[in-house]
Amino acid sequence: MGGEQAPVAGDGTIGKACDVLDQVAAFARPVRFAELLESSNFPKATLYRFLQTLTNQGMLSYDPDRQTYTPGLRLVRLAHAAWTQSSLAPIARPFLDALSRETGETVHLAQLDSNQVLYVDKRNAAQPIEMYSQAGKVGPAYCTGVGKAMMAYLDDVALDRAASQQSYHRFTDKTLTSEAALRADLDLIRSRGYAVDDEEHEPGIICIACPILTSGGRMLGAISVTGSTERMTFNQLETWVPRVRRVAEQIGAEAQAWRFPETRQSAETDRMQAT
Amino acid sequence: MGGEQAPVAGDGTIGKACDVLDQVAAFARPVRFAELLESSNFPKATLYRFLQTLTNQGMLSYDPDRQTYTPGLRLVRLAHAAWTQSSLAPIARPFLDALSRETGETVHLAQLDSNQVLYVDKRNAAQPIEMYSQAGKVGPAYCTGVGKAMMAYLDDVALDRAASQQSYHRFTDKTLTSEAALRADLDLIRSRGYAVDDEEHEPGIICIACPILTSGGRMLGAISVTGSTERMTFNQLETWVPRVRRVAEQIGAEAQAWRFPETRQSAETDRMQAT
DNA sequence: AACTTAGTTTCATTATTTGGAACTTTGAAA
DNA sequence: TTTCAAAGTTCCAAATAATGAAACTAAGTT
Repeated sequence: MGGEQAPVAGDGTIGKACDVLDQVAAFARPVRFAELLESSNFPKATLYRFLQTLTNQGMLSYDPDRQTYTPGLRLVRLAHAAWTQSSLAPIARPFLDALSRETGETVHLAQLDSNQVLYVDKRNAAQPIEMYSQAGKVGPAYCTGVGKAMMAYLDDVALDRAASQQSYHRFTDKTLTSEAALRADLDLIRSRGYAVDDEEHEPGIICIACPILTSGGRMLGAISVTGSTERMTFNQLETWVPRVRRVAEQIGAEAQAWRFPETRQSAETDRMQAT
Repeated sequence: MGGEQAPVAGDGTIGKACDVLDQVAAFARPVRFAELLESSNFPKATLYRFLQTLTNQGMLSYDPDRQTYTPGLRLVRLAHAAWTQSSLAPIARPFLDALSRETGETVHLAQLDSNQVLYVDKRNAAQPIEMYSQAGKVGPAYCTGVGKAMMAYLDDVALDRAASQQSYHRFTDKTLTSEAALRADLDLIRSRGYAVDDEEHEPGIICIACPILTSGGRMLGAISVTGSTERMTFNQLETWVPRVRRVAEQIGAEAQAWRFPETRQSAETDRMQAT
């Protein structure tokens, strides 16, 4: 099952349509037809029809005055379902609240999507805004606490693929810029049970992160507590590790209770005889 | 009413794929292949391939242990872009904050999606009352303040379609349950410039709402202030109408200012005509 | 008015989707 | 264990939808 190498752009019409959605989203601003035509490999007419169809479906939004496309509101509706059903956010919410209150620091809940870190919930040190505007942001996996915490607990096949797909861009002089260096850190993470980000992504930003696992060892996501070097040392931040780990375990246990419990004896009760 | 399908039918492969996404989302829980097969009109093999492709694309998430599908996290990523770029939420945020602070009541920002109300942002009341809404959630248009405020300012063609697509389900004994009754209320809304929801959707919940319009009269969305009959009368709530209308106008003006500057040349050189 | 660029439509060709049916796996009953 | 029905997966010829070069229209520029 699922042993293929084609990264993207496969999957026929649907795959192409998803590519177009990504393209539009990547611009992060209203985008004209000509701009999309340039940034994609699709012929004019083909791209045009994709945009028409996706707009018609509400997956894209079109501004007739400006002649620009943006991702459509239907995605917001669908994502609400995704966030509710398929993310850890609803389960983790009370735990994040508590952790944020106790530490007074920024708390993140993340999951892996296409081998990138997808933040699905967040508590700010300053503002307790609970909107999911923050959710949906993506970041690199190889140089963030949550990213490394998650990668460390992938199975071999998934890890190979994930590790090979990282960009290893040097954000700071502490960024791990090779697969070998990353894998060494992942070994360390597994041995001590938590990950650290010591200014590997942003200067002055440090963080500790723990994976969220099922009892069977399947990796579901990660949580982190982030601090700034201006306000605290790494050792101070690490005092929160036991607490974070405990919260991660609690979320994992809750997730297992909610998502994995098999209640399959529902409709099987009355079985009539059919010959 | 059973959640049967009333999809937009056509649009080829992409439209069908979107239908499948909606179907999965509609279950609001992890769903098995056989359940989807039953609730859709697709042949087995066709549905199977759609699910495979969509899962492969991250638009759906598949749990191999339980053999269930849920909407995928890629939607969350895409929706973040949609929410940021194509909703009024980023523009309206400071205004909602102010309105929420001033009134102390629940404030909603909504837009239309497939002739349903899509809530794109929300501020809770100081004393939160029990209510059904959240960003990304959808609700009926014909019996909510924001819904009627928006419908009242649709153009004739769009209104005809929207009005005919409402379910007119009777939620309370005050719900408008016919297109004629709705249209009469819409006329009233247009004449006074704001909509009310007098316990038409939920008993004890009342609300006033104003449309957000461009200077050209295009309807972009609506905002509302909601209260509870236990804590206030309708007349008390209506004292906020001028304030809400003013905020809606401000958001409309901001939206117009924000949507335009994406072509520097025409935005700066074409200053000849005042609006 | 002529020209340039951006966006839209057409249509014969080609590639993809389609779905009935056969096949394999699963899980539970005999 | 063996048997069986249901659930899930694969196959392939026919049907259909996607394709994209080119022609066309609209909008803006010289």
